Amino acid sequence: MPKSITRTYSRYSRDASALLAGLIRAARKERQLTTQEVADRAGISRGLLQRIEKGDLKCEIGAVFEVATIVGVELFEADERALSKHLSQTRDKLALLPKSVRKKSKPVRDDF
Amino acid sequence: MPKSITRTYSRYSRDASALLAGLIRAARKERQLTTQEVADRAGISRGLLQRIEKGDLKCEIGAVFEVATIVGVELFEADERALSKHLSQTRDKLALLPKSVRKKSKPVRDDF
DNA sequence: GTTTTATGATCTATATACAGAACATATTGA
DNA sequence: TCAATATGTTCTGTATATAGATCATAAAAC
Repeated sequence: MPKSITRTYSRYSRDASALLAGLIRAARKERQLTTQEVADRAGISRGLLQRIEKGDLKCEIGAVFEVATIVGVELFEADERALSKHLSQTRDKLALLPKSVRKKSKPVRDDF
Repeated sequence: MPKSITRTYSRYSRDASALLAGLIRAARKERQLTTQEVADRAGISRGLLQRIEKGDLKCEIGAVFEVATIVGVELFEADERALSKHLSQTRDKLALLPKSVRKKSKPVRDDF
């Protein structure tokens, strides 16, 4: 049972969210779409879209990404193929990393 | 009352989320941090961190951004100052756009 | 090999994000 | 100006995301 969840967010997270929100709002207006139209296309309520455009950090990341996609705000890479490539590269990299992070009991000096 | 919410997500959103998740997981391992350590620092449960590292689209965007920040995955821009600059530019741009999007009653041909 | 611990998965109770409606306000087109 | 409509805000009920605990498995240290 979560006992009164009051999360704190770093300035960086808040700025990043505010930026994404602003980009979404600007893109929507440039494309002449109303909040209702975008909400319908994303399958969300208009109220949620408004929260997204205000940079509310408590929204589902999936809803935010969908809206960004609909109004044409690029996440990460320029095009979809670049994203796909980056994705597989990350998977390859992960395969090389240890499966679990384990602390040495006797700390090893690795700072030189 | 939401009547059985089953959202659908575009491939682009799913890929973007999977990429971000992979970047987070790789960054955490590179920094030799356990899931518990990162969860504690982010003020979230270990279970939520696991969902974030799996690219679950139903997580709070704030929690995801916090974790990304903690493990050192950059959102958008390289450094914080660039993000801040971009943020104010977006605000300026928004100020120039119309406050509300209004459809013309008699459709105007603007396709040539 | 053994031991230790990180990770993965599942379950329950509860806090909360959500849809949908309603209403007020602001803004644009006429 | 006036009418139409987009946006902003608040409220309520409910679906669901979350914390926290527990257990199983896997992997690293020894």
